[in-house]
Amino acid sequence: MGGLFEDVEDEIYREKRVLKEGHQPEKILERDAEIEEYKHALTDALFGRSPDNIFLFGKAGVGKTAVTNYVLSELQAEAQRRDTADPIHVTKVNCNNQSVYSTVRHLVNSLRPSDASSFPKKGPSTADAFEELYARMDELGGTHLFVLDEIDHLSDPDPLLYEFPRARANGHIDRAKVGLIGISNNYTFRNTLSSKVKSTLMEHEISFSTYDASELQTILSDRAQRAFIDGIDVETAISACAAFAAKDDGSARQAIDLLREAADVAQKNGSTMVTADHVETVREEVNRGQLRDKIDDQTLHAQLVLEAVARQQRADSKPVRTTRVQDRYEAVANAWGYDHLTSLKSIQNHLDDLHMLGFLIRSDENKGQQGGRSYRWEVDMTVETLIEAREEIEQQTPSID
DNA sequence: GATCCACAGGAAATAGTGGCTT
DNA sequence: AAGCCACTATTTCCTGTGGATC
Repeated sequence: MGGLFEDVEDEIYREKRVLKEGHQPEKILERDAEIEEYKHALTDALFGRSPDNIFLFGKAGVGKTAVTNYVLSELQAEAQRRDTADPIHVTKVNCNNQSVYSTVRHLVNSLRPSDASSFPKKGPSTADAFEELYARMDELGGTHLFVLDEIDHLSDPDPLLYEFPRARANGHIDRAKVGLIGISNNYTFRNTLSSKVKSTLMEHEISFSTYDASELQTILSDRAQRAFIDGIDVETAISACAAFAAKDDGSARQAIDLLREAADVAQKNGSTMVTADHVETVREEVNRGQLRDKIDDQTLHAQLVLEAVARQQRADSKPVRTTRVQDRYEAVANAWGYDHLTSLKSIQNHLDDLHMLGFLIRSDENKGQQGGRSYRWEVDMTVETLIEAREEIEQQTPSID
């Protein structure tokens, strides 16, 4: 009598994890120019000078994080090799949904010895947190590189971005040196910063372009070589994934997701060949999943506003003005059984946010006395897919606690 | 050129949450 | 327990806009 899983073998994978989210490749392909620029910006750190601040822009899945990890670990390795150099401390924070205070707190905790208690979540003022951070930095000495990932999610980042580059000049720190590395996938974020911050902080702007099909092909081939056992034919699937992802959003993440899911389907069918057909069958599901995750990250009312735009746009088959969004939003909220927000301004706030995040396209309209000035909104994606994604989200979260 | 529409956009107030210090 | 403090989301209140119309 065999066990349930007895006949299951991993027929096609050698190392599936290289196709999974969060895998850090040991070599970075197709980003040579960016790496070179990065390296150049950081060389000061090796010679005990204050490093330049760096800002990285580029859409999700174009290698910002992977390149950062790679370059910084190389930098640290090199600093160790030359023991004349100051120690280099790298600290990473994800600013997603965080405030300046909690970001600073996170940095403080990272610099504290591991046995020390962590800095209070609430209570001290932001200035207290900064003070503590400066003390820690000085204590450790050397050069501190702070990586602020998703920095555009920070509400009111100006104080943070203004404080740091000046910490030394203002005498807050004495021994230590600081460099900031900001990462953002939001190009408009750049314009929301005050000009004084821009000039000091963006000493180096490295912009990551999206991958084209041939670049994606290179990356996928490399991953596939390690992910699959010999004798598995993935060539046609790779071309299909590369072509599709290049046309869609140029992200390596998407291309890799596609390949992985397609390979899973092939495996299930007992095939040793992953084909373009397999890619085709998973394409819609992968897309929908990615969109659903992005939407699910938004707050409830932001989601409802987005859904309202989509539904009204479907009904009118044209971009929707703000007040019509509001009406539809109230209906949508009621339909799902939620209380709705009452002010037009709230809707405007959410629409603005959604626009900044790339969910919505905005256009101006001004009909003078016959209608005044207003914005028109439309979703930057397929209306149907969006509505379906929203319905799925509602179904998987029947209650909110 | 003044006026007017229908909002946009910014500042500040308010409400609610949660946690610290004393 | 009282008094702070910070954060978020929302609302209130205000001034500003740009083009069509008078």
